[in-house]
Amino acid sequence: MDYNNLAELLFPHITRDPEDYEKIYPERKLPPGAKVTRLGPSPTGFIHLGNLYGAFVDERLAHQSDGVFYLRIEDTDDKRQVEGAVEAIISSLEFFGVTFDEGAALEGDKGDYGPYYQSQRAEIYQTYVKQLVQRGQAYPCFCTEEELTAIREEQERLKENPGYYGKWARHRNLTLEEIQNRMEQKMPFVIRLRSQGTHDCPEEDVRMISVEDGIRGTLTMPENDQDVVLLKANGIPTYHFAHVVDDHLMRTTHVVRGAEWLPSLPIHVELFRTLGWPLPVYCHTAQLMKMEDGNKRKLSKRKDPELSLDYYRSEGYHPKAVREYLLTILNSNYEEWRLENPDSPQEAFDFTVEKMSNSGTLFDLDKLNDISKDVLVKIPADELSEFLINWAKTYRPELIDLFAEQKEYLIKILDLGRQGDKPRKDFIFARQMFEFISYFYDDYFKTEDVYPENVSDEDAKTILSSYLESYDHRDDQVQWFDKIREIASANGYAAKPKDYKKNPELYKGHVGDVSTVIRIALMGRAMSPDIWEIQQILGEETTRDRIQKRLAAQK
RNA sequence: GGCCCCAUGGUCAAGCGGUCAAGACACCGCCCUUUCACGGCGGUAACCCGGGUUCGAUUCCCGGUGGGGUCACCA
Repeated sequence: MDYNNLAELLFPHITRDPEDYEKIYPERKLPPGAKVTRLGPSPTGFIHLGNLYGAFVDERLAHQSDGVFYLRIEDTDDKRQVEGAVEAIISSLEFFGVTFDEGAALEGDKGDYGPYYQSQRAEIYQTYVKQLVQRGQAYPCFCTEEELTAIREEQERLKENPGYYGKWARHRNLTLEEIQNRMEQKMPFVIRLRSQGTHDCPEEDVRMISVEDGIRGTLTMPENDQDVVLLKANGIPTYHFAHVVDDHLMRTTHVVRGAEWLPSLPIHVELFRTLGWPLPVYCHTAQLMKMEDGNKRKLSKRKDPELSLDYYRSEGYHPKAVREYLLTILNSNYEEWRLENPDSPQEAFDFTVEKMSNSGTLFDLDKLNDISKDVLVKIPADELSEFLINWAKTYRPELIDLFAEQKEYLIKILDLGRQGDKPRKDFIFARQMFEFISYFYDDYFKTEDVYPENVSDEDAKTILSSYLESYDHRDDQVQWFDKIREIASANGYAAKPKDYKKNPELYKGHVGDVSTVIRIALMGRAMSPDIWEIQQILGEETTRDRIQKRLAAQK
């Protein structure tokens, strides 16, 4: 059969040569060792932690090597388009500190290797498919969905491998006339690869391929034998073909993707070879897992909405904290490095694919929270206040006035107990932060705890009225506490906890119980930072007011 | 089911032929302390099983088992 005729029949509108594109997209001029990476999300608008995890790898590899990190939108599936998804992806990633040098962007594509939307690259793909047809390496297939299903069922019945290959590839050798006939009848068709892989042979004769994975080392697997679809009936390529053409033409050096792509690697290898192009370095990352019913499983977009990036945004996790956490699970030596370099920026860490884990990592919220505490404690209070206000803008608008109108007040609150060698690490994420400091705001002040058991209501009253009587807002911390001790002694509570521990029978309790009573009156809870410091922020009026109200409520 | 990947405490993980098998989170105890946190000290807890190779296997090989992934005109 004359493949040139076939190619013309199939693609009369394609006039360019592959060589033209090689010229349009020349090799990049970059310093030696520079890596070119990319993120290729499909625009469903849903990004989860796993995507961010992978994006970090891309970002680090590129930027650590003075390379290029670009964004390519893989919108080859028209059923998966979601309005505004690209904007959501970009802004979401930007929030977490992932920025692109090139590719799809809010203000339009940037860079010389575009277009960066696969849906706009149809001609490019078709040019290469046309070439493959000319060489007899691809062919049209008119099989309907029903026929394909029938083939699969037959294969299942015979316990043979499913798929379109070898003897099952029934349109592999149609004659030109047969093809012409079907085209005249307007039968829809796809273009398939004519795979050169071995099949229908004894197991030991199957040829193997081996690929050096950046993370996993040498991978060995049977070569591809499937006549995979290259171009769908609508003329748009499948992922496999788009990946190979784009990553070649965009001069990607490192393809970072999840391990779920491992099984299709042979397809990509065959495509690269057939097209005569060098393989990029594949880096197959471990999947982020989730524990369910005692078993790990891959994070799923549909089932795990709480792992969407939006979840962390709405809870108010700081982007730095999320990055820090991801970095610790991404590179096993990161935590150690962080211990030794507590104040270095994250970018100073030398990220390597070799140190990446290749088994599935369970997402650990406890760990994220712990890391978040360490990260937040290093952020100055004024910056933290900005963060909190920004968070409130989107997620708690009713709080904005509260925060923004008294910003100095907020900063003081956030700075409470955070100086010195052993700063408090109370803050984890914005929602929790507000919960923690809510008693500073009258509208959100509420009494949650009750007095200690060993303090009678009578004593509590006495303690509070004595406190109110002796209260002097100008007292320093020592003076203030001496007064508390006096109140304790006067009412039968040990002034020093140690005395109480030695002779518990001599006292009703100790000074800690007394201050707890005051805490509950002032803060509504038994746990809080230093009372004196809080009072200084609250101001004399509010302090007296709360004690008085508590006293009144008890009558 | 075929193919592929993975396998060290509850979790994340160092290890890369000889170690009392690091460390972090979580948990427990003690100390510090006016509460809580922070901090300090200490503790419980692991090499999936079976064969090899070797003087010696957590480490190398093979086979099981277990877990995960994937088998689309989705990515």
